[in-house]
Amino acid sequence: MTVRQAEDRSIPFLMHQVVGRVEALVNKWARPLGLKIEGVRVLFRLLGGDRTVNQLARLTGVEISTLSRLLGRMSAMGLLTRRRDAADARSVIVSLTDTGRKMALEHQPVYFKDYEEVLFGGISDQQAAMFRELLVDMIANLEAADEEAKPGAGAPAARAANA
Amino acid sequence: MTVRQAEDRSIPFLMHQVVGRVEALVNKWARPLGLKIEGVRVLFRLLGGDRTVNQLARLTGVEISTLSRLLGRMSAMGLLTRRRDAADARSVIVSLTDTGRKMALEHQPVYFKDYEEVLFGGISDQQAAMFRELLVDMIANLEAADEEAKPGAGAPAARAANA
DNA sequence: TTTCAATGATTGAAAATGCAATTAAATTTG
DNA sequence: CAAATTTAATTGCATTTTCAATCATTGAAA
Repeated sequence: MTVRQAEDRSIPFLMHQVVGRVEALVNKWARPLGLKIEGVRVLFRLLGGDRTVNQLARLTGVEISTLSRLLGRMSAMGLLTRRRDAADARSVIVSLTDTGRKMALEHQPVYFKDYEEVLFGGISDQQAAMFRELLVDMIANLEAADEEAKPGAGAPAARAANA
Repeated sequence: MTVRQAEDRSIPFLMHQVVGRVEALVNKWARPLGLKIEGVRVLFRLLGGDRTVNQLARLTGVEISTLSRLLGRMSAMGLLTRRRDAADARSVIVSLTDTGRKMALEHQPVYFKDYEEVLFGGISDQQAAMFRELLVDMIANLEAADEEAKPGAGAPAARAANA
């Protein structure tokens, strides 16, 4: 216990901490359901309607090949189904089964109550709103940076002739 | 391109987005160095002085067994060394080699310039400070929730009689 | 329309991860 | 001080993840 855990106050570090802790907590929470956080995200997301694999990947932030296998497992668990899109036979449409929908509906409120309330305890709506805005700004910044990176020079090697 | 990426405005989701994008960006950036984001964190962290494996785990948020193996790889790359602590022979002290220090010093400024400036573009110092405070509050909340969870009842099964 | 490129999803194989032992040393307790 | 407990780090193993093919389909170009 020599090193205090708050040695680094940088925002990226703190954000990483928050996200990591939320993940750990949700994983523990979701374990009895046979899911991890990504599975929970997929499950809840599908309550909003059917989605293609691609859409799910974007919406949940799960890498597409990882997602493909995750969907296979969740399908084997009877939580969802996959079928070819009639309109575009490259796409696969993912839907909740009755079992999956039931599980999602049953747990979603508990999930939100447990973790969003925990997270925002003692934080006013106004503060939360501002926080959210800043996050949106950051995402925009990152997106812009990513666009920029596409055409021209790449990564540190270009500057530092490598190590 | 049917689904807009901002379909979900919830703070956990947005935070996940930000962290995920930062990670992706840093991974791309660090690739020419033969590292991923965790390795970069370890490297920069060690600029602050030698650390035990345990301390590094806490400071970087990397799981300890994962970290142990990562240190093995970085050691093989010649970036750091491990030696038993004379004062407490259970601990292992991790130090940068000259090569590692050189790499860290060379890239740290670029790293911070590239990614922290990107992240906070258009965000005032005052806003950033408030943002940071909220993150600290959230971490405290999560920590408290984690403590609470230790003794008594566990997870959703306890509430929902399982799915 | 035949060819070429782009898109969506899956899969093979190598690498990485996380959990649960395991080993070893220090600390506490009887 | 011996036994039991705790702490630090590593490793074995099963599972996951990732990257790079691969396959099928669609859209664009010649």
